[in-house]
Amino acid sequence: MPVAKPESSDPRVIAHVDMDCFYVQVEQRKQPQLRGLPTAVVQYNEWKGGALIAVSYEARKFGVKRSMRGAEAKEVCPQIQLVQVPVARGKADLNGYRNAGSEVVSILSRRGRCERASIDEVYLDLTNAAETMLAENPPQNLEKIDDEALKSHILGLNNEDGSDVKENVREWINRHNADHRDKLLACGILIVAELRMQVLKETEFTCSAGIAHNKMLAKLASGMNKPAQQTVVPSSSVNGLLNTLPIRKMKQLGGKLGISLQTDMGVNTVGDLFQFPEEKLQERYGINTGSWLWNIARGISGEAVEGRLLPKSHGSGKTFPGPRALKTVPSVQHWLNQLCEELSERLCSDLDQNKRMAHTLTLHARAYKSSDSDSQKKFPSKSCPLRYGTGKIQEDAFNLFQAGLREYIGFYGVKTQGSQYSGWGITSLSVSASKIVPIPSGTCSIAKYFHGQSTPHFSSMQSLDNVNANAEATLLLPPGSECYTEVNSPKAEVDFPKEESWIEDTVPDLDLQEHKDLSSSLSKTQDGFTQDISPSLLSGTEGCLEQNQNKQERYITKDEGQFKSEYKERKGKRVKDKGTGTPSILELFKSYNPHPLGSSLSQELKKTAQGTGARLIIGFEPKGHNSLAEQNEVGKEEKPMHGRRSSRDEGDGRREAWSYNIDEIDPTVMDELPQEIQDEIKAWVQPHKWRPNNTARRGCKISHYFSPTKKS
DNA sequence: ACGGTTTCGACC
DNA sequence: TGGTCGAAA
Repeated sequence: MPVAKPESSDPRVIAHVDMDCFYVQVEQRKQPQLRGLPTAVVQYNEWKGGALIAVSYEARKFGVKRSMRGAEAKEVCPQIQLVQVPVARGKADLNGYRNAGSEVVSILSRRGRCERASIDEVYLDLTNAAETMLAENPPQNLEKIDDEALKSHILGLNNEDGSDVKENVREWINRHNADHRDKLLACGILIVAELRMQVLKETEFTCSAGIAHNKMLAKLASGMNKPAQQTVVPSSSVNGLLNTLPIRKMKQLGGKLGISLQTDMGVNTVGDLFQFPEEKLQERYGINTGSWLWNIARGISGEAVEGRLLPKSHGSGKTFPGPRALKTVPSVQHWLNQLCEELSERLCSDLDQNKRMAHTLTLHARAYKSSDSDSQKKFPSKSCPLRYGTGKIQEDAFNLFQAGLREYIGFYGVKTQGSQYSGWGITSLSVSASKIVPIPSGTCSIAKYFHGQSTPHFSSMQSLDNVNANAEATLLLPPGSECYTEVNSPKAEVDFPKEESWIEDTVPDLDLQEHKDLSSSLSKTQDGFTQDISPSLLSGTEGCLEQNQNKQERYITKDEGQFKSEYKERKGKRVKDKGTGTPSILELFKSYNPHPLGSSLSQELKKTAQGTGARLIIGFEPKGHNSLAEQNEVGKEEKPMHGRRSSRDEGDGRREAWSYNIDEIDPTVMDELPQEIQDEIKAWVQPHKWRPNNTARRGCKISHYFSPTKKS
């Protein structure tokens, strides 16, 4: 709910910039022959020509509207050009638009604090720039004002018929007797006009903008004159603007609150709202919302422009409307894999480009249950710590789904056999990654990995001082871990029918694949346990783009003793690059591997990590890793696995992890650590200087919780 | 069958 | 305080 924020008395200059039919513009830039033609971007062409998600202004003249179907658009505008949203992995791929949005943001952020409000909208706080301009080069002295600025719409500026509009604007901007607020806005006009011209020049995109003293008014204004125009809201025109404005047009009042205002309070315009005493509004809507309403009725909004150029989360989702609902676990897993693949890719880009890592994975779904009293029950969202690596994300997301499904279907519907109707359907699925924090680069950086930015499961890793220098590298497994192999893995409590129609059409050789995966997983599993996993771990041959580890190979755990002895066998083996890729500590970070669904590991960590040194703790998947390239070569992609793996292990999050002496880390990997971390490590190993293959580093171990990954 | 995202406040 | 949910854009 909206919360009242007192607006400081110091006037701000806020702009809201809104790209004009952005997706259309992106497509028109790709295909310039579409420029000037009635065009719409459409997604999913199969049903009635797909849904329009962006409509060019040329097409709007024909009455084409967003959320028409492509077919309807053709009816009212037969010559309309329908461009499909790119599709990847069977779903809409918005990356092109995201990236185009980034181009714009990078330009718009030049003159002041910039908040990326959506894929095609930003807020700018231009107060400082405006104040500076006012002090150094006030518009009053300008004899030449850019035409783009002169085309501004200034609310309340009465353009008597016959008067030269641009000349009026020039006068308004140049006014000597204007108050400070208007002078600031005049500077805002010039700055925004220039920014918009830069956007056009550098990206070929047009945008519209609103310029006002707060975000609310700026947003309101940006939509008033489109496309490719800007609108200014001087303080003196606020009341006139708001008085007759339908209440639902206000940001935050487009939904239930706005409806309630209308139906419960008889408020249809902001002017109506203005009449209400603050107390009355608070009575009805609570202190905060009441005050907020009272304020916005007066054009008062203290919301700050957050300096945020990057999204706070990433998500990938898809709907499966009506008859396309997913009715089997394997089909859900198939789509989950697609979504996770996209998510993982975006997380990797974010890591590469922005040096940030997400720490929480969340699964959302919508479902219906046909025959049940509480068929309106919502499918529960579930989240867990996010581990980097496509395969891991897929695995964890699937576990989250299964956990959610069991909760959703409840005690009944436990078991269905064969291809009979399972009684439920998934109508939308999405995975998202949140809690994105920068990977630290300051001093004490490693400690920060544990304390500052890591998710709570790290909280038990109090400090590196507690790590036992003398302890054998210790396998960190919860005591109760069992050894699951594919053949003896416990059946899920909910046994789902074998997939019928849909999945077999889509994934023809699923069964074959399944058996293949099974056999290979067994041998790989063996490999994973008996061969040096560390080389592949540390060699950097795996990366976050790599993925699709077979599901069967996950959650295969061994008991602690087994692990320890196997580790000892391996101990002393040189950690070595396999030669298939460049060692990269960054790749390790990318696969940073927090505990997935529980905290037993971190507790274990606490127990075993006592002493002075640090150690590198590596969670891994005991299996071979096929690089993406390899997989592509084989022409194989991940296949759903028919829900045959254990679901028992969900939730307790057992997982393999290794603690390494620093000696066992491929020293070349060190080179790629951030300098600060290198320095830290060097400090630890004092008095010995860091050198490759240094063996005299007793008691000095890096501590972190990595996982194996592959490098693309 | 208004799609895919993203953010934010409420609530527990 | 964090997870989950719903509203809103």
